[in-house]
Amino acid sequence: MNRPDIESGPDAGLDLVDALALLSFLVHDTLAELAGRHELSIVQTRLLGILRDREPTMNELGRLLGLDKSSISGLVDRAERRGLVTRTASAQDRRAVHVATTAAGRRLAAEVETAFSARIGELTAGLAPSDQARLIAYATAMIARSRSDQGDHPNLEPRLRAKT
Amino acid sequence: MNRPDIESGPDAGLDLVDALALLSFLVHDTLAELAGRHELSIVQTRLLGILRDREPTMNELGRLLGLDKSSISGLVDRAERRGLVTRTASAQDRRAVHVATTAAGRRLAAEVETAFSARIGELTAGLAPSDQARLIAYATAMIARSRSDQGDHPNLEPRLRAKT
DNA sequence: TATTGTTATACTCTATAACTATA
DNA sequence: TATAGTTATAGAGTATAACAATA
Repeated sequence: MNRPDIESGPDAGLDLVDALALLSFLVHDTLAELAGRHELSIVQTRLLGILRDREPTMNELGRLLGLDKSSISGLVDRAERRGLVTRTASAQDRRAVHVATTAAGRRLAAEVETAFSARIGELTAGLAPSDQARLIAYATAMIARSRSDQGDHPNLEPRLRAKT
Repeated sequence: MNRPDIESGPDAGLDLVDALALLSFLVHDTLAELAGRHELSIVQTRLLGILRDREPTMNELGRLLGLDKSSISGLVDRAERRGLVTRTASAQDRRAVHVATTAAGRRLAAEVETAFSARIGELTAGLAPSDQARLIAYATAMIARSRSDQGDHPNLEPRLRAKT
C-alpha cells in the first residue's frame, strides 16, 4: 500500500480548481486575520491602502472599491469616527468631498501591510526563487486574462489597494 | 524608450505579495460573482458544499466553517427559509440537530461549482499543462505550510467546502 | 457541571430609493 | 437635467452574552 502517486491527507491530489480556491481562501483569511488584529476589516484596510497616495472623492472611491456611493458613505463614516480618515470639501466642485488618511490611518495600514508581507514570505519560504518567479508569472497571466476578458472587474490594483 | 525589462501597465513588475493578493482577490471575486447569480453568498455556497456529502450537527458546522454557533444558527435559518437545507433531530443526542441539503440546495451548489470550474479553466487556459501542474504544486506547498505553522486555521477543505 | 443550540442584541457591510445641494 | 453625496431602510453576516434543554 501507499503508492507514491496516490497521496493521502487533506491536500491529496488537489486539482487546479481546488488548489486555486484553497490558495485564495488562505491568502484572504490571512489578510483578514492580520487586519483584524488592528480592528480593521479587509475593506477598511483597502480603503486606507488606496488613500496612501491619493485623496479621491467619494465617487472615485466607489469606483476604486467597486461599491455603491451609499456604501462608501458608511465606510468613510466609520473610518472617520475612528480618526483614520478625514473628509475635506473640494475646491473645484462644491458638491464633491475628498477623503484623506490621517497619521493614525497610515500607521495602521503600514502595520497591516508589513505583517501581511511577512506572512506571505513565510508561506512561500519553501519555494526556490525561480519557483517564486514562476508563481508571479502565473498569477500575472491569470490577472491579465481576467482583464482582457468580458467583465473587467471593477478595480484590481496592487495588494491592499485591490478589490475584495 | 520602452525597455523590455521595465514593464508598464497595471500589472507591471508585481512582486510576490502583490501577485498573490491580486490572484486571491480575483478568485474570491469570481466565486462571489458566480454564486451571486444564484442569490448565494460565498458562505452559503460553502455551507451547501459541505453538506454535499455530510449531515453535520450545528456544532460541527461551526468548526467546519470557523464560525460561532450563533452565526451558524442564522446561516442555517436563512438557508432553511429558502428551502436549501433542512434541520433534523439527532437520534443519539437529543440536544443536537443535523443539517442536510435539499434537492434544490444540491442543484444550486452544483451549478455554482460547474460555473466556477469553467471560469477557472478560462483563466488558466493560457498556461501549459506543465505550468498548471507547477501552479498546483506551489499552492499545495503554501497550504501545507500554513497548516504546519502555528494557527492552523479553522478548516481548509477542497474548494467550495473551504473556509472563507 | 458541561455541552448543544437558540435568542437577544449590536455592529459592519452592502444595496436601493429618496432627498439635498450643486453643476 | 444630471451629478455628488447623505440618509433612511432593509438584509446578510458576524460575535458576545444569556438562556433552555439535555447529557
